[in-house]
Amino acid sequence: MTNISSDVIRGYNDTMILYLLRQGPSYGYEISKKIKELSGGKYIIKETTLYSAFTRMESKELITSYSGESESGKKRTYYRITDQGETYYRERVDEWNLTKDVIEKFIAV
Amino acid sequence: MTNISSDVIRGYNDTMILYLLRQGPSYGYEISKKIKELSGGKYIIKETTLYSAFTRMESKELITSYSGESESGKKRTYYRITDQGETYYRERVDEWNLTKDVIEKFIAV
DNA sequence: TGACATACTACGACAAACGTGGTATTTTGT
DNA sequence: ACAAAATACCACGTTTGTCGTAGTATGTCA
Repeated sequence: MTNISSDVIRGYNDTMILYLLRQGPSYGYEISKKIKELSGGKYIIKETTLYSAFTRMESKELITSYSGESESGKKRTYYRITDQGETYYRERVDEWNLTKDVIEKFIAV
Repeated sequence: MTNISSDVIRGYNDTMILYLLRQGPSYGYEISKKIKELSGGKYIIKETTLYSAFTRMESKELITSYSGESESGKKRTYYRITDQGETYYRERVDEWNLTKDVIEKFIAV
């Protein structure tokens, strides 16, 4: 089976994470599980990719972080989307629609 | 207007070039014009990106090159797709269909 | 004559994603 | 009771595609 290479989905990791954070604050491990589930197991984000995306997006103020705890008391870092992140997400959605149309012109029938 | 960023189309430059080479041998300048035309001006590949893609694909044996001349006698390097390039192109098409489905799950309605 | 199109190349920089390896706690299976 | 797996995260250095800048050289047209 053909797999999804990182070069192809590159540029959409941030969008996928923001999509999930729009549903409420979350943390690394949960996000990675959700990406796997929602993609039907077709895409599994690498941990390093995920955490470096968090750092990058926080420095761009697309998300903010705060410390929390799981039910059992384990520490977690939660992330929440900002207004700027919302705006950025919508721009990526618009861009996706453009990009999709362009790429499809180069996909043979 | 939202523009297409390179990070988003990244990973599809090779596919676009191969799509055009499937229609017959071509060269840098022509390929870049055709990408611009086919995309309706929405995507303009940078020269350096294009020529480095040629080098990369030739080393991977997805394409081969030969010297030719324009009507006016100017030298040109033509590129032709190989059988391996054909196979690679079809794999990218399959991958695109998968990727498209995955990304759309993260695009809010 | 000088701008513009054609046709390409060299060189270094950058940023996203990756590979590897590590820490530490909690839950589950036998 | 003990091991294995799952949870939760981080540091560090590398790779790769794309890009910015700059340069060479010829042809065309006003």
